Amino acid sequence: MTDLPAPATLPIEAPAAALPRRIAHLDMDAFYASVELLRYPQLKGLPIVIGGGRRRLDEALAQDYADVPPHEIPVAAFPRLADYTGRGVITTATYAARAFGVGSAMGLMKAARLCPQAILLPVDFDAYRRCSRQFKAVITSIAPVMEDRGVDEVYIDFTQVPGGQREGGRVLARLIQKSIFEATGLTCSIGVAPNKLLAKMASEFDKPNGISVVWPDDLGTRIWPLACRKINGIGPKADARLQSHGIHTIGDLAQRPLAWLVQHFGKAYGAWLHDAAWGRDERPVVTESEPVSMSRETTFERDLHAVHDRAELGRIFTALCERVAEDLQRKGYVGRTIGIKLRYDDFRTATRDLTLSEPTQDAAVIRQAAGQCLKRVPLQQRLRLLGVRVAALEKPGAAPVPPGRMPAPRRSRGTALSDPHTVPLF
DNA sequence: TCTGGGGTCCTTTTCCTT
DNA sequence: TCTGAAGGAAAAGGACCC
Repeated sequence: MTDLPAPATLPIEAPAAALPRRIAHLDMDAFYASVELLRYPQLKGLPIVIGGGRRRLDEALAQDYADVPPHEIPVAAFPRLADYTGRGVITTATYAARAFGVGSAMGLMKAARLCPQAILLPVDFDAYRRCSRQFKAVITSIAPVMEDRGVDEVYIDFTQVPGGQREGGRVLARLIQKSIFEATGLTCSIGVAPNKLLAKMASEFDKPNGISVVWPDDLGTRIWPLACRKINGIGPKADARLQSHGIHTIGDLAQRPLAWLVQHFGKAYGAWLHDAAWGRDERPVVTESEPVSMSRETTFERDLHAVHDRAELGRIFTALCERVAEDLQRKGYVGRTIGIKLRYDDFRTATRDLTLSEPTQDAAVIRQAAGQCLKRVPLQQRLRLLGVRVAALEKPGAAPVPPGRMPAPRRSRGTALSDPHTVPLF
């Protein structure tokens, strides 16, 4: 507290006008594919699949055409899905590819049978991140209260932005859309509504390159007819449970009494479902947040066995620890909880973690703790994935999380080497 | 022929302390 | 020393999202 003299008079200032909340959700249209098409416009209209595992079919392309501008590389030179062998899934596919039944999350081998002629491009996250930074900079230069929701979408609080109330936000949305297109050549869809929940749904109403404005009065006509699955937060599991009770649309959901929802879905989730169905959502647009955890994981080219492939697994495990440590160091964090994740050949997953007395960003310390975790998990079955995670992050200089009590050094549960199901490893 | 990688948040279970 | 309850923290798993 500084000792400023009390002002002689209160500053004359109109009370903040009680403007209606206008929240926008902006979603870039087919982001990855659109970024690739900026680079390779000659591929426009062709079936393209982005994704893949570790086999880089584009390496030959990069070598043979190193001196050719990307937009002049002949279409025939691009790798085809038919040439791909190995693991991996599709991250995204263009509409021309989807016409063949190919879609996100599909295994590449299956996709290759459906559409062998599709062009396969590797995921170029650096390029998408660069574009992402670019369009977000455009947004914050116009409307500064922006919440990052991933590489291709954001929430924006229009409420206090000059012009943000005109036509319910449509005018400002149009300005942002136009500015992003001029700066990047990319299109986006925007929904503006009284809150994040409705804005998110609204941004899907008119894709691509559309704007939708939703008012509180639109609930019954534009929201209730939609499937429950359209609510951000109702996934496949919750949807199946709702369906089993005959609840298909958001309107069906809104008709169920709060008490009934709480009884069937629990106190927190039940109450949330009720609010969501009635379009209620008070969450603010959050402009800054700290990461909670960092992790690295990898799916092997073939399933590995803890004993037979011990050396290879050991190398991968160490490399993952090193990569997480690098991430922590680069971003300036230390973490106290070290965890592992593994996925068996039957796709079951197991996780173990361990909280240290001191936070770390050191690869060797992480490796040591992760090794302890690994001893607590059954390992006679083949593995397809291994991951390493560091959580309970803090900034090294910052005061440690207020310890109500020092974390008791805990004896590991599950019991290490004495467990008959556990084989010693690494 | 299967099914990526990086996250967040929530619930339940387990363990520890009082 | 045992027993049981209560509450907190850590661990484990799962749902969901991009």
